[in-house]
Amino acid sequence: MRWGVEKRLEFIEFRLFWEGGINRADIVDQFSVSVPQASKDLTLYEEKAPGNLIYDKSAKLYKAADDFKPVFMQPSASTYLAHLREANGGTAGATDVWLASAPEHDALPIPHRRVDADVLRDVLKAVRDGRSIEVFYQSMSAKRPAPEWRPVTPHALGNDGLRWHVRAFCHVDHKFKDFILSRCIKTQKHGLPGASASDDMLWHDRFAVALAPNPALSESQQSIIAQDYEMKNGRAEVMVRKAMLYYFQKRLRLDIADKLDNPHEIPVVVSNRTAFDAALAEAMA
Amino acid sequence: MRWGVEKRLEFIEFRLFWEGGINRADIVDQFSVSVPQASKDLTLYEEKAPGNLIYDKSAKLYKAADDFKPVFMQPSASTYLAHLREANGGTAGATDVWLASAPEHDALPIPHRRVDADVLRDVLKAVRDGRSIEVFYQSMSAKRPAPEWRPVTPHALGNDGLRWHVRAFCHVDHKFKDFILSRCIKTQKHGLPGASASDDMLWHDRFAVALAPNPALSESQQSIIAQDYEMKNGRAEVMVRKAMLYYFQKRLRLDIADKLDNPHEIPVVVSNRTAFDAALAEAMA
DNA sequence: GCGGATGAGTATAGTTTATATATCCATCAC
DNA sequence: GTGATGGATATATAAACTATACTCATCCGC
Repeated sequence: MRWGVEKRLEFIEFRLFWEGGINRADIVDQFSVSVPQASKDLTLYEEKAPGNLIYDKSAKLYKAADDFKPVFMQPSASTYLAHLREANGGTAGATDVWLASAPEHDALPIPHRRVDADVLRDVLKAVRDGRSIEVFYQSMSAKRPAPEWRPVTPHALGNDGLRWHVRAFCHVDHKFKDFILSRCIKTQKHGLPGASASDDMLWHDRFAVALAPNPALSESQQSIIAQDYEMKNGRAEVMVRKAMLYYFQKRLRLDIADKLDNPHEIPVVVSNRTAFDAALAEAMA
Repeated sequence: MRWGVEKRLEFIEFRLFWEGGINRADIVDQFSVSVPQASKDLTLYEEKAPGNLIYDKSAKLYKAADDFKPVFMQPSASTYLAHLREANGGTAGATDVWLASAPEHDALPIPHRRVDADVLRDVLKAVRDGRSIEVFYQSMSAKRPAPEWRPVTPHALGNDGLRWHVRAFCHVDHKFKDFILSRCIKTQKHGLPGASASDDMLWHDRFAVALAPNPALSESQQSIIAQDYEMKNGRAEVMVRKAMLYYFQKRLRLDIADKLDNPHEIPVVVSNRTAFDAALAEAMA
């Protein structure tokens, strides 16, 4: 079967599962095929997935059968939710939006500056070629109040939950650091690398954060959390790059959860705090 | 031009722009077309976007010309970064991954429970039909240590930056609340709605959060932040649903930024604090 | 109850797209 | 040089798709 046909059958199935129904016009709109072709696709779908499709003459809609069994996709909530974000204008164009009757929805607005496409493209090129690049970077440190040209050797991209940064060797400070992509204003000339990616130990080394149910919760709540996170003996381990530990703590509010938040908002706390703080101190040095 | 052809040309352009090059095998692998067809696609691309394509016989690779001008897509950093997340296994299957030579990359691991596809599907159906549904919900409040069946009338989905919840009228507490999707264990029978979506004032009403540069930053840094956020008179406004205000404060650490964080990590602070706290108190009541 | 609108199914003829197979060409590694 | 790799092209054939036309069933408004 050709790629386009397969995609259309997948689309039919997606709509049947998540939105409960589909009709010819949906296929015509999504893929710009002719009306007869959309009919054929539906017939073909019925052939490949017998019994999934029921035409409701009154609603003028194909509906999913009660014993609907997907064959062209694995239904996954996170896939649907990704489409929902897309529909909301989240990532704008990465995927075709497959939703028609999406529910009202909204995501937390995260105010930030856009990443410049040409800057990102140039940084990626430097990573691929293993070369250095100069970025005009707006640091937020008190020492550097104005943007400055900085030669760096980038080797990876990281996402801290709110924004993307590039992990790079800084030729000025002579160490590996994170540079927020949106603060890279422009780039210029590539050059020789300042260090090898394999030397960035804080990026490659991971620390095993031990998470335990928040002790401020009731016993029964704690045992539920333990189940949720598939804990063994009341502990779950999450491997986090040492270079990401700081963000991990901040984003999940692990640093202040016990002091400032209501226990029911913070299901888990760090249970190997001493080792965690030591690893964090190492990463921040 | 047919949809499939258009997609392939878009793919060619995507690879040219973001990865600097493409060859026939890439097209064959991505779309399962024959080798001659991939050749034709490249010829067609050259026809539609003259001058963009340069064949490097030595590298055996089509490369983007220096004066490359995209015609089948708008290059956007967030689109590329969304593909990168996808490649990382983030949303698993929402999009086809279009990256071949992706840089090393990683996102902050967010430990959480999966959302059950059948639960989400059932909730969506209730939203579409404007009916109520019973969810077996694990609350984290001290009053409800064990999961309980709760009739709710859901009307929207929200994302707080870490997870998705469903906004619904709770038939037990007789008010609109957020229910974390991953804590909905199972669902049963639909019924009559308990309230209309339009009655959820905290969802529909938005509060204008006024953001100002963090005063702890130097003057020059503050003026850069003001530019970044396109502030007028040193203020930017972000409209946030009242139902989302609490998450907004927590995720962006606006509640404790001035006390606990280094100023350079928090570029902006809330400048209409009194009104903000009042709106938050209203939302939490 | 009777048009009219809407959405679906199907048939025909013709076009476009793609495949399979084969041949040729240029570059590079050894 | 020789073989391997990746690309271009030609031919015949098959599949996919379009345009157009006609038919059927259901619902809505009057």
